[in-house]
Amino acid sequence: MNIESFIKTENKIPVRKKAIINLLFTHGWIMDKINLELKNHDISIQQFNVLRILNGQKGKPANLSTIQERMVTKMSNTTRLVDKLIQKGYTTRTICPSNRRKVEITITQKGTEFLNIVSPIMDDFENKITSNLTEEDLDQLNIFLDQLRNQNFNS
Amino acid sequence: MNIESFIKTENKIPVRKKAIINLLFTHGWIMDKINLELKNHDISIQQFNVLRILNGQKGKPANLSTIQERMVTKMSNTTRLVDKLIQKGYTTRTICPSNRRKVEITITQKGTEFLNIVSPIMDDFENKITSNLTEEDLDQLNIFLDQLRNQNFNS
DNA sequence: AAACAACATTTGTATATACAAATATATAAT
DNA sequence: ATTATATATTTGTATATACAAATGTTGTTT
Repeated sequence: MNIESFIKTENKIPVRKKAIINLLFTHGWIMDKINLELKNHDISIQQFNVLRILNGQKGKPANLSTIQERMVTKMSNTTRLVDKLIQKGYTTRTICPSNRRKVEITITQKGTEFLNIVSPIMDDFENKITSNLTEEDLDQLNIFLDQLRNQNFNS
Repeated sequence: MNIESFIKTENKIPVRKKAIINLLFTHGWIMDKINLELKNHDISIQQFNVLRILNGQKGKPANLSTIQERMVTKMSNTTRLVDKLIQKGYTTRTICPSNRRKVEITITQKGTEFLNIVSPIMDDFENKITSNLTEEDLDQLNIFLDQLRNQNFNS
């Protein structure tokens, strides 16, 4: 079902407007599915993303600001995401010795084990959700999205 | 800046995973900009979307479920979105005479006037945000997104 | 017609997010 | 050295969203 079938307006939608609506709509669609998948494992997509970022550090801790840069959430909420992960025993937080303003977040053994269980599930999910498109299509989609964001946007 | 520059992981990300991350990331990027734009007019994107849907009705009222179908939000929150719009005087809500379970939402004169001011601003915004891509690119992007959602997704 | 199921919406509530202000530390300027 | 400024994170709070249960109405079964 294409995006126009949802919007159901008589007048033709300009392609630029349609693309934005389509992006936001598809995001919502994907999020619904992802949340459904992750709910079984009692974790939110944002918490999962933090764990993935920490795992990518290969043992090295990450500062809060480093985590924040790689996500689309605000600083203050990144703090609280980490709070949740600490509660679950998946990460630790210590004050950075070289700069006591900073904070070092590290994934724990338990966090790594959790990721090892959930990551394959998410991988399958991601493969399934994109199965209608070829790898070439997806390469092109990635290029489009990168281009979209690649703007000196001053307003 | 492409998506891999943000994620900054040493190991190569599979294109299917990258596409999903890119979509979610781009969504966040766009939302930040849209909210910045709409904040001046004291309205949220979701409220704005409801107004757009109602405006597309050409005077005819819309049931709550009709609005909900065309959006990515839950029923219960659609009720509250309409609450907000009523508070602002942009819509009315009356019980449907033919089926008293249903409810009829209509855009008011004030709501229409508001849309007439804000819609052109959003149009400009949407043109600007997509200006790095040609219309052909965007057609293709829309096709990809439609295909992505076009699945018998049973899990 | 009474009882029950289905439908459309609303309410309650817990969690998530956005925005502003506060805290604590480090760096720079006088 | 003291004051001011910048940096990194946290806290407070209002708004938004998700999920489950409740309400009121209609349609269906016995």
